[in-house]
Amino acid sequence: MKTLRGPADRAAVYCPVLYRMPRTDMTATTSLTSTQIRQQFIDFFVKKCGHTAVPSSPVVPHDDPTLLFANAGMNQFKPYFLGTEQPTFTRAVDTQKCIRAGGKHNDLDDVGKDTYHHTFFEMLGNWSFGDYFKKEAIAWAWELLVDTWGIDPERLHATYFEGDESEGLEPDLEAKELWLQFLPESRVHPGNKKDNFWEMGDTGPCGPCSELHYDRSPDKSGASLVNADAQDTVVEIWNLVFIQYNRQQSGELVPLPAKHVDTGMGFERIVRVLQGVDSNYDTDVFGPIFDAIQKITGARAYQPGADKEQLEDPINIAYRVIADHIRTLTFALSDGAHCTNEGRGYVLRSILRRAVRFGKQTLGVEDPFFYKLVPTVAEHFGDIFPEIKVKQADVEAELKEEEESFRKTLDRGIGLFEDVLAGVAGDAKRPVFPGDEAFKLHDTYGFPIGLTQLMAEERGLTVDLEGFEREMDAARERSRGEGGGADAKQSLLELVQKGLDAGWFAETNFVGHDTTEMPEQPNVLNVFKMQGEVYEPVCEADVGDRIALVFETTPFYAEAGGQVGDTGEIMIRHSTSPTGGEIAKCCVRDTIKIGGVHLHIGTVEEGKLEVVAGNPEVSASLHVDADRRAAITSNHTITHVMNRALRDLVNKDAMQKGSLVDDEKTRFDFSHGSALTPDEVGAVERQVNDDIAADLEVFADHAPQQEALDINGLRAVFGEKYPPMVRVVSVGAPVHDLLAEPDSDKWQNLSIEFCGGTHLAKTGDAEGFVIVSQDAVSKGVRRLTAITGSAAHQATAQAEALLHRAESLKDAAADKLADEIDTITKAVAEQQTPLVLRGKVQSALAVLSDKLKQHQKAQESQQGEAVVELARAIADSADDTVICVKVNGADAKSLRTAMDVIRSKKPDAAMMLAADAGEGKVALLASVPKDVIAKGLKAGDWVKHTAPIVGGGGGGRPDMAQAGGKDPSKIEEALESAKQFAEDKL
RNA sequence: GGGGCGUUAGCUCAGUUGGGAGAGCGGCUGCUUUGCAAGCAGCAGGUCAUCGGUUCGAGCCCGAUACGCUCCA
Repeated sequence: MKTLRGPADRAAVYCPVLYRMPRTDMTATTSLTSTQIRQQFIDFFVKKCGHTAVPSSPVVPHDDPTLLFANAGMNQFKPYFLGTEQPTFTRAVDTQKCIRAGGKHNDLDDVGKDTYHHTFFEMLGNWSFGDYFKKEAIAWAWELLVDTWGIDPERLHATYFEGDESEGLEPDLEAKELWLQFLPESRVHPGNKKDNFWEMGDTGPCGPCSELHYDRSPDKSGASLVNADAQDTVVEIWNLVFIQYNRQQSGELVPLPAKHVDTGMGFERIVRVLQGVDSNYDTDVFGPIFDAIQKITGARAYQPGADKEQLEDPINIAYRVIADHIRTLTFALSDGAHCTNEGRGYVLRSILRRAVRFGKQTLGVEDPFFYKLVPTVAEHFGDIFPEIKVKQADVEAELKEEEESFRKTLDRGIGLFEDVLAGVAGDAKRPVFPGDEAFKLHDTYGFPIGLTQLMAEERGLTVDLEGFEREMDAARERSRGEGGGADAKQSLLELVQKGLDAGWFAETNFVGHDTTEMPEQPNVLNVFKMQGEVYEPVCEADVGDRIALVFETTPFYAEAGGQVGDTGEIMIRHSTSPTGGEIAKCCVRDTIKIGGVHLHIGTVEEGKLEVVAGNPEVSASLHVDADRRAAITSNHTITHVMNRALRDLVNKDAMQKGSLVDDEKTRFDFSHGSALTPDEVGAVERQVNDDIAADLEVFADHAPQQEALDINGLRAVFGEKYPPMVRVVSVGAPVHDLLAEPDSDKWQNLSIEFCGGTHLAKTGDAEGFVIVSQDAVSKGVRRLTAITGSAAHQATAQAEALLHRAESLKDAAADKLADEIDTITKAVAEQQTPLVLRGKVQSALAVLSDKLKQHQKAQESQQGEAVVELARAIADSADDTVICVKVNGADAKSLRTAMDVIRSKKPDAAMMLAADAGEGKVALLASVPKDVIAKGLKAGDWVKHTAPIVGGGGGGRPDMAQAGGKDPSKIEEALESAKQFAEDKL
């Protein structure tokens, strides 16, 4: 058996920072720890022909919204396979963090039931990007398994692709032959498209694959179980994919320019095989987590093994579920995901809830416990994946909060369950909990159906599951949305890919840093036109057509790094056109960039585009909307200056979390635990305005990434991938000075960023700066929105005017206040108001509205007293049976007070009170004592008779009714009629 | 992306043919009593999320928006 030597022997390309686990030379296969196994895999390929060890990409793919989680090792290498990006190495080895939950591959419901399903796992892989192919991949796989790890070759089976006629694909006899060098024919099996043709998704790189299976059967009789999905007996341990096609959206398979190797070995599986245990969960990958669960929950110990008894034991299941799920949550949250109510965040939330449910139901844990497992995961995996140690405290806090909130949801659900039960219990001898109610608990209140069933069983009820499913199907049907939108972008992506491959065009030459105008000149042109939902290449387009144009050279900036794409106009001319000149005018509404190619998106405004791509007789002049660009540029440069000011004055660790720079504003998200105080906002504003006043020169230059990274004070966005040559934008110091003395403290307080955006020549060109709003984007992330230039001055002037207006109202008469306060409040809300001034205006308004309120109260009570006086007088002089009277000075509200007063003096009288409520409105109020109602006079009828006379209507209860009207001049007439109506009834 | 539910006092929430904005806890004042979440009396506190519509009249009905919860993709 070969052994690997110590670290000193590692190949030069090996990057020791990434994998710093100590390695001990192995003596026997069974004594290897999982950490050693992972390390040996990497060392094998690093040592073997110079593979580069690459860190795992984040398990949460922030730049690919179509993918919920990294679910295969190849995710981060996809651009290399497609040829859209060039790797700096042709061979790589890594262990990739993967999550399979939600989406198409959803293993969530299986986790816990068996020995090998996980929502989180590691995928070990070795990679060739247009370098070695089948021969080497197969030979090395064999060497590692058999020679290095000492696996019994008689237990190994290989598979190869048998071909597929419908796709026109031949059997992969090359792979078969290669395997036959190591294995007898009886252990080399053909496999169909499902098992042996690997595709990542509906589109993208793909190809035939060859798998290695390990036969665990005692007598090595597992041949028939290869590809039979009997993972306990014959374990699929390694999948070697030979990537040679790209699957188009049309379904067509297009051969790739270069052939690649993509292998995947499930880490947890190989550990199980090498450690010789019956279950992935019996390895030391999970052991420490089980120990922690036992310690924290006080449950009895986990029972290892793969017998039916151990697999089905509820407590064992709970252990496996919780251990799997804490890994998933810890890794996902460490990579920046959050528990939310949609998309991947929702998947994570469901996983957390599943774990908590097992903890609560099966292990009987009554307080939040899940987060307490994070330290164990961090301790166990933190050396290989340092991010989980960095984020440990945040992850714990979020998990704790989530579990608390879920426990609240459960408590609410239990209450609702009881309510339903109270309505059902007496209904039948064998009571059934209604399916629609169970569904409502699930759908609206998030109360799991499993819990409903459990609680129902405890009370001797059954749940109508069929009804539940019916409702579920109906809901699914309802929520089936229209879709679309993503198709257009996808089609552009494929067109660009195809265009690059076919040489229609290359990466666009962007000249917009220096100019916004490009005069008429020959410029290779391609036209894509929106046909239905997707773009297609065309040679002509008419007025109104939605198009995307590609040029060799352009001044249009394409959306990137938070800066929006340019808009503008494009004129196309054709030297052979009958008029000898302009043939079309296009309006550009947005510019986007795919694989370095700028796409000018817009419509044909005039003329007709008739173009053969690359025709030298065609010329184009491109005009960026320069005013808009100038505003964007100003906002972008000031974003950099503000970023630095935030670090200096608010939080030195503030990290940029995203930004949006357009012509109206800059919106900047950054990590910071709490809201900025008004003082902090003011300080940042002053600092930025000082920098504008200092009129600092802005420098931009390209530099090698490695050198630039050393500059003291440099900000790079975390998680962003940068090319070998980066553009450095520096405010206040020339880039070559920075590179000459990277360590100097002089740069510490400058704004230095990697950025491809457009920038001002001098900060003074921004003219001014104010922060107009602050929000919380998510936990720990704040958002500031700011404006620059004349917009900033205008906003300040307007806000100051409003402040003066508010302050001048200090001594104003109270009756004028209401309208003024309303006007100012609305103005502040509608226009962009500097945050600092907004606070001042609002506090001035608060004082005013307080005063107004006092005044209104006083007025009301004064009016109330007057009405009470009047009512007493009315009562004293009134009739005992029917009172119909107008109460002067009363309104709808005080009329009720009057009624109470009169009724206390004349309890037996039916009464109709009327008032002129102002603004041409009449209020009527009727009250009828019980014994009078018995005689046939109902208050509701009474007002219905009376109200139309004053031009209104009304209604109410027999004892009390209310009405309104619009004609105060008819009040007397109405009361007369009311009296008549009442007396007729009595 | 599409459904369901919610938003009422500082907090937890009631509020049905559309016709008096409420309870409990908390706060304040006073009394009583000296202890354990005390008792009694009183008071303050609300643009019923926002905007629009229907109506004589909207917390309640209709539409839009915002925010939250929740399910599905």
